[in-house]
Amino acid sequence: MRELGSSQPTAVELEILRILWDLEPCPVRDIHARLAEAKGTNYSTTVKMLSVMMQKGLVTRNEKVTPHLYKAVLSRQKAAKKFLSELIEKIYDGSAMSLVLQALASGKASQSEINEARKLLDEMEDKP
Amino acid sequence: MRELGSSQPTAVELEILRILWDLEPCPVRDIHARLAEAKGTNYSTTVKMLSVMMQKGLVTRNEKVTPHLYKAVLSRQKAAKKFLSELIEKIYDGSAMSLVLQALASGKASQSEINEARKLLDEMEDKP
DNA sequence: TTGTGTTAGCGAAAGGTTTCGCTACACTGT
DNA sequence: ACAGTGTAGCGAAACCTTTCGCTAACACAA
Repeated sequence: MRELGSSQPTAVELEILRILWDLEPCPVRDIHARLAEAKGTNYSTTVKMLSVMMQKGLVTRNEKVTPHLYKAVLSRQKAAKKFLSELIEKIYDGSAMSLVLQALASGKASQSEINEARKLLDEMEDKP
Repeated sequence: MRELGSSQPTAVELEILRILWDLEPCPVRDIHARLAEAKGTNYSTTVKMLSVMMQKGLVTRNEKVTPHLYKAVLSRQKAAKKFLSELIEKIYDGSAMSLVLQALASGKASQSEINEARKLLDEMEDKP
């Protein structure tokens, strides 16, 4: 068994998480609708995936109602933060800033976003 | 077959890429030394992994010399950029800046890095 | 009750990744 | 030439992920 919590979600798992972040709490059918649209997979597949993800601790569900309602355990924010620090660790060897610089350089940012980033930089200078 | 170029490298593949980014161009033995240290795997495994990665176009090698010398096809920079945009696409729904802000907020940056980020922001304003 | 549809679950097939044993080949020193 | 050593490759085992067929349980209308 893979070590719990230390593993990125697989491709399909991530796809399901993304759907949940949009719709949760929601029943299998809704998740399936989106998944089938994108990949044409069977309803059983979605159910199974969710049960696997439950076992891995990626999702929970409310069993008091039918149909059961699923939720992602990690919020989009928290998951993003986790992936990000993994990315930083694995690719950038722990330097968060080099990632930031690259993201800034490659991305197109609006004026308000640029201002927001400046404000953040100022704050960082104030309390190091 | 998986669609070429559209897939993240798997766990071991990434581990090998990281080693290559440090040592390339280098022979199997060197890669294996590091891999074995971390995971205790067999020499054959390393060779096989490299051959799989060749087939996927993740690495190349110079066959004119023995032992063959391996190199990653994508530089660390380019790979990082690719992963990053995948991350942005998949988790942040395409907003690079929200990732940047999060990375800034959670990471500790040195003064020189902060300055560098400011400079970059200025440049972005100049040519939007 | 009987039939119809929706929900949940199991087990196994299909497909991908990771591991290694065994084989072969090239080169070096004797 | 021959043993010994380092290098490369193949095919299959072991393992994980993804898919689905089949079955059961349940609710509700005819």
